[in-house]
This record gives sequence, structure tokens and C-alpha cells, in this order.
Amino acid sequence: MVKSEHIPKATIGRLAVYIQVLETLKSDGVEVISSETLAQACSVNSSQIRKDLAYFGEFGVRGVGYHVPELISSIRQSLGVDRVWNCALVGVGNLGRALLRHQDFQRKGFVIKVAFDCDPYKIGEIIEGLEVICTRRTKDLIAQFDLQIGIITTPPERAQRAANYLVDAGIKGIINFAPTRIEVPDHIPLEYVDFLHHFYAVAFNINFDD
Amino acid sequence: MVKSEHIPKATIGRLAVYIQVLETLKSDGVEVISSETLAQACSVNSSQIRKDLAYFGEFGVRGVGYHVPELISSIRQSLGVDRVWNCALVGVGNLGRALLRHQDFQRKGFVIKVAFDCDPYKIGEIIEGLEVICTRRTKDLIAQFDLQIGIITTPPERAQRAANYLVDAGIKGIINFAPTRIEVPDHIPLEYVDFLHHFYAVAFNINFDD
DNA sequence: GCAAACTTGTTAAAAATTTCACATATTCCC
DNA sequence: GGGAATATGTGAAATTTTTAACAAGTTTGC
Repeated sequence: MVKSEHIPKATIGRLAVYIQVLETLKSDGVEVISSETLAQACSVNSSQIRKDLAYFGEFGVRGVGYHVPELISSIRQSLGVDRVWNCALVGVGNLGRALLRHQDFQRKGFVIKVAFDCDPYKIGEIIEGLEVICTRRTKDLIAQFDLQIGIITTPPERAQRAANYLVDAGIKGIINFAPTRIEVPDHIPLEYVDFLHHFYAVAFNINFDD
Repeated sequence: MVKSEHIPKATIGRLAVYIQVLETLKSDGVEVISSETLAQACSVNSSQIRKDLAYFGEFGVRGVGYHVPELISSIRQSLGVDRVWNCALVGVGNLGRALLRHQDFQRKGFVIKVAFDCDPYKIGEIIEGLEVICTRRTKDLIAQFDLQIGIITTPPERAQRAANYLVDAGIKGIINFAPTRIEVPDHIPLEYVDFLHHFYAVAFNINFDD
């Protein structure tokens, strides 16, 4: 699927934006779109879009543009999100619960199959049809349910331990919502989601709006 | 505070990481740190750190390193987060509630003063000591409470309307958690927080791990 | 059937960002 | 006091990413 060897991280981020915008267009009944029109909707340069897509193949028709439903499928396939990914969530606090209740991930193919917590008062609780399982049982359950992606929503001081459990159990990738850096082996893709960083960015830009 | 004219967006993101790591170091009792040691903790190049800091001033001592508490203050000041920012939250769903309950923002100076929702069943409800207010009253309350930052946690189809209300009411910046692009005037800083994007990134990297 | 109007894919140029390299400054220890 | 060790700040080089430009392919209208 990948045509080129190295793909910029920023390209992946933009592809996600393209999918999002294209899906709205699709549900509005738009069949075909040019890179220029899509570019405006995404606030990027049209060359950028064509270049981003070129990393993965040729999805458009010259003189015509891109067929919207087809382009969505192509990008999904390129990213590898045209399938179901089984996820483990570790840490059933406010955020963890919100994610469990959030139906959007499931719809997009990221299904949380197991929720872990180390708090005895939470273990056994049922949230969105899912029983909270003791974190120590990570290894068994990740194998049993074939879980590929770990979601860390613990307090920061327990994030590294959660990561260790997940890695030991053979998890393939991790998304860390805890506001702390963690260490995982190089071959495990790791993404940080830190709301505070976005607050900082907005605050900075309000102050130093040039 | 800003020494240079243009500062890369990536620099702002890294400064937020530096603060996070430095705070852990500080609470571990580390007094002084070199750019090289900090770089390792943040998984970046040490020149990168020195360059990032140089946009804002000279915070270190040659031959010695950086004084941790002082560097934290300096970065905070550089970003403009050495103050309290008053926030408005629009959309009291799962995520909105989780953010309201999340004490971390408050501690870092981002205080949610008012929560809005357009659902009559939610209006009047008290969450974390905050009464849910009708979205139509945005204009009054943003002025009254001097709110600078708007947090959008509505469903995607209502995000644009929420943004319009906020902008009309004179909000200074927006953080959009709704999974959709929105349009705001150029002078209003806008940050997107989209969890799904991070899932896509992890999925892609698992698949095409080079 | 063909010219005019579009629009992609791609190469080349431009711009931005990151990394290197080193002069400058501080500390430590003999 | 001075040499060795350490570490910042910064200009220059290397790399990466973005933007521009255009050849090649498609459609439309006469």
C-alpha cells in the first residue's frame, strides 16, 4: 500500500483530517471533489493534498478530480484503518469512562474490548456492558481477546506501570492520555494525547498574536 | 517576552513537553539540568531544546546548565501560562463532564467558569459546583465572567454553532474537541483535539513499522 | 473533431526546521 | 592561577517539508 519509504508524520495527521472532511462531504451528497476545493475545506494547500496522496498511490482522475467515496476508502486503506482494531483501556477514571461511553471510536473501527483498573472498588463494575478487570490480568486477556492497541487513562504516576503491563503482554501500540512521558520499546508506536498542550498553544497564540 | 518574530508551532508543543518533564524532575528534587539530559527525557535533540529556548531568551548558564524551577517559570512566562485563564465549556456530554471533573486544568491555570448546553434537561443541573447554563446566554456570561477561552465539546453537528456563539460573544481563543472542522475568524486561535487522529496514527505505525 | 477549460501527478524551487559545530562561559581540582 | 571538563547560545550546514509550476490526461460545448 505504501508507495514511498518514508512518510512525514504531518501527512498522517492531514490524511485523518481529509477523511473527516470527506465524510461530511459524502453525507452531503458530494460525489466528486477537486484537490483545490478539498484544500479550502481543510485549510491547506492543494499541492499538499496531492503530494500527501501521492505517497500512497494515484487516487484521482486528471481533469476531473477525486471520487469522494472512493477516496475515503483509499485513504482508509492507506492508513490501515479499513479494519477493526481491538483495544484495551487501562484506568477507569473520569476520562476512561468518557472514552468507554464514547460510541464514535467503535463506529470508526476502534473497539474497546477490555477495561482494566487496579482499584478493588472498581474491579467488577460494569460500564457500557464491559466488566472492569484487574490490571494484573493484562497478560491473559490481551492474548485471549487479541488486543492490539492499549489506551492509558490512568493517573500520571501509574502510566508507566500500565505501559509496562501492556508491553509485556505483547500490545502492538499505545495511546497515552496520562499527562506524563512514558518509556516503551522503540518498535511500539506511541501517541500522546495531552489536552493541556492545546490549552498552552491557544494561550500562547492569544498573547502573541502577530 | 518573545525575542524572535516567528516561532514554529512545533516549538510550542515541545515547550509544553519540557514543562511537563521539568515538573517531574523538580518534584524529584532535581535542581539543575543540562540540555542533553533534558533532551533524553523528552526524546529530542539537545540542540533542539537550546534553539527552542533561544526564541524566548537566555535561561541557562554556560558550563552549568539550567536551574530547573527557574526554567519552568521562564517557559511558563514565555508561553503566557503564568496566569489564570477563564474558560467557557460548551456541550455537557460525556467528554464535557469528564473535563469539568478533571481537576488538572484548574491547577494549571485554566479554570472553567461556566458550562453551557442547549438541552433543556441539562440546563440547571449542577456539575462540580457549576450550574449548566443555556447556550443562548453565552454573550452575557462571557462578558460577565471575563472568559477568554472556549472549549467546544458538543456533538459535531453543533460545533459550528457553538463556535459562532463564542466568537460573537468576544471569546479570544477556542479549543475544539468535536470531531469536525469549524470556521472562525483568522485572529481567533483555534486548536483541534481529535482522539481518533491519534488512533489512526498508531494504527498506521503498527501496520507500516519500518 | 477539436479547442478551451479543468485538474491530477510530479519535478523542481522555495521555505522552514532540525542538527551540527564551535566560540564563549563556568566550575572543579590540583 | 590555570588546565581540564562541562555546557550554553548561535551561526552555518543539512535535512525535511511545503509550495509552485507544468506536462499529461479528461471533459465540455460547439
